[in-house]
Amino acid sequence: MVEKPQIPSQQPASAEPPGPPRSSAPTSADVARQAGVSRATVSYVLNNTSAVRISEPTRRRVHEAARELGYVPHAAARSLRAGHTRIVLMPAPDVPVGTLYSGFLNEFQWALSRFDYTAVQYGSVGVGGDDAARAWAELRPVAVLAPAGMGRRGIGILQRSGARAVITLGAEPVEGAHALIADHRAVGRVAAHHLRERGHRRIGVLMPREEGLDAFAVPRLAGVRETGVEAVALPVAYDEENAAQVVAHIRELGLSAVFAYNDEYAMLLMRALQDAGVAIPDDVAVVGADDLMLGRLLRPRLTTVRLALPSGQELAEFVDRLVRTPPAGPEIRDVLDASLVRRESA
Amino acid sequence: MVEKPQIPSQQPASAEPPGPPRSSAPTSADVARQAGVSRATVSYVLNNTSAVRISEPTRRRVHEAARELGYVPHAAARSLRAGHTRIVLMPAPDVPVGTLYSGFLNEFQWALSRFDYTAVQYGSVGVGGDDAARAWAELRPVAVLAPAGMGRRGIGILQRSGARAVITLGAEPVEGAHALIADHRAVGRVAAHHLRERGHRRIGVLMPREEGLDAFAVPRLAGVRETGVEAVALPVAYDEENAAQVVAHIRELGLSAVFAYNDEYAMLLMRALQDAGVAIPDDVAVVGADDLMLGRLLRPRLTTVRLALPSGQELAEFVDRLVRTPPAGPEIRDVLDASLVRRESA
DNA sequence: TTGAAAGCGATACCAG
DNA sequence: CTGGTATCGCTTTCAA
Repeated sequence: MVEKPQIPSQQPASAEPPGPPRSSAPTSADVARQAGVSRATVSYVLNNTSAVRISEPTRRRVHEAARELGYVPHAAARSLRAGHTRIVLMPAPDVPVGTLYSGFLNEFQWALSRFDYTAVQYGSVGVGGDDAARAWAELRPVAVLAPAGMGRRGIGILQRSGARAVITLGAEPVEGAHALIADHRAVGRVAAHHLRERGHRRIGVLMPREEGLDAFAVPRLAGVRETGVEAVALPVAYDEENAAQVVAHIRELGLSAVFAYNDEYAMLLMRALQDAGVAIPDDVAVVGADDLMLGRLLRPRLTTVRLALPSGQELAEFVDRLVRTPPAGPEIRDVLDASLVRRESA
Repeated sequence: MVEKPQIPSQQPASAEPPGPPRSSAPTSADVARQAGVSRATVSYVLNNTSAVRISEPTRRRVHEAARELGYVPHAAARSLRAGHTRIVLMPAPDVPVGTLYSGFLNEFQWALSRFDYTAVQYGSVGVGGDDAARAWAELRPVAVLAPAGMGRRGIGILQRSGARAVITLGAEPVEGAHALIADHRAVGRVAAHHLRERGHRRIGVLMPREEGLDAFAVPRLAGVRETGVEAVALPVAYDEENAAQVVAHIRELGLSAVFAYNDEYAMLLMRALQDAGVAIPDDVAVVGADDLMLGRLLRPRLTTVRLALPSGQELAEFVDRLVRTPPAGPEIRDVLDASLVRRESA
């Protein structure tokens, strides 16, 4: 690289006029200069440090200068110095997600911000397992909601990187981490229990072929089986043609009831059943899940399983407690509440 | 600092035995010590610095040590030194979002990671305007997808904080920033244009009362009006009772067609119309939007407006170009493509 | 080929 | 009450 001959003595006297225009953001040093104080003082004033008393006029000058320059503290520098961040990392959902979960996420983020945490959703797409864990660990989050797929190794990486709370989110706990259990077997159990009471002993269970839905569909099927009813898995794609085939299959097998995975698949199935002249619920009973509005609009009205998550506020408190006073052992919490909404279709 | 008398030869043979247990994460210095090299060498090896050649045995020792210690670089330190980050910040959606947008987000994040950016969704809930902008700026993102609500001031803050590309996402451009225009008027226009062709001159437009949906509903209504058809705004809540009232209103007004905001509201409306004995499309025609699967399941099948966004890949390239070679002026891009899907309901 | 050391920006000691 | 200054972990000249 060519040495550019510098003429150092020719610096203009005024604060920041011509010359190379400010390319990057102003630092606390700039604010200090502008206010005529030291960097330390700037820090004290801007952080309201109570251990030290700064005179009112000085405070004003500092605030003034900060405002004028448009000073914004540098998060990286701050957390480097502090030795920790207030970042709570969570996976951005990688499958289309219902209003239940996305509503919950928003509420949770908002609640975290009340506790002065910075909620960051990190894309989990495209990197798997330990690599993802390492990428996440680089941000040195104080807490992590780890996706289901992250194994013990990944958990360990996160913990060793300084995360005070690593919380897995999935069907079952991972050793060494706290766990929020969303046990979808409960969904199948509730649906099947109802059908069983109504006299059905052998039922079909829709299994969406859609990518990423197995994670929920398989446990729901298992839940159905736990109740003792005989369950026939019926793979189905979300289109009418395939639904018609499934209906044919249902008739061949002589099934008297179907648990449809969720309300949308229930709607698909009901349409196909009705188009085939099958009466609901008399010939075939149908149960959905999620309690979407559309279930109330179907005819017959859809019997469904309503799911509920804890409030974002509750979970934010949970995270905060884990961070502030880490318990001796892992804490396990069941979070998915399933209850039957009985209408007309079953 | 007190000089600690080191007895270099007495290092225990095993990796990391007694002494004060590692409380926090290992640093590159730890790796260097373990490998018996300098921190600089560690950096060279781990970053594959091409400007400098390191012997193969040394490389191996460094990698080994890093693996053993579970070393993960500290993102904050790295970007502090580098003077910039690779963070692309975008707002986490604050309203329940359809599969269209959430699918797009995932694709986009994945595509960004192919370009070696770190996509971070930042919760936008609970902080407004300039405060949000400041909070975002603390992370020193290299690019920002700014939510619609962020004004010129916020944009400026972000830019001065060093963001190389600030891209607004909304109905109209904000001065000084690049813009991705999602002009929802086009949706209303497409729907109304079709209805107009079919002879309707005066139509109802459903306006969801749901929080946060105005942002889309209002422009869609405006789009309808642009086509010259007379539009009557019909506020509606998402429940059957209210829908029935809206139907009564529709009959009083003698409207022959309704643009239902989206497919879900269209379904609600159709149910209410049919319950009231109104024939679709003969008495009242209905057009939805979003082209959800459920539209195909309704009877009559729902005529709707399909929306399309550019691919995540495309947009990631756009962002990358803006970051690498910032153009002289702002770039404006229309991203929302609306087209009619003609079925039976209108 | 490797090491020593400067510095990125903010904070918290300890003197003055 | 305010100002120097060491420090966090990492990269990158510059010297050896």
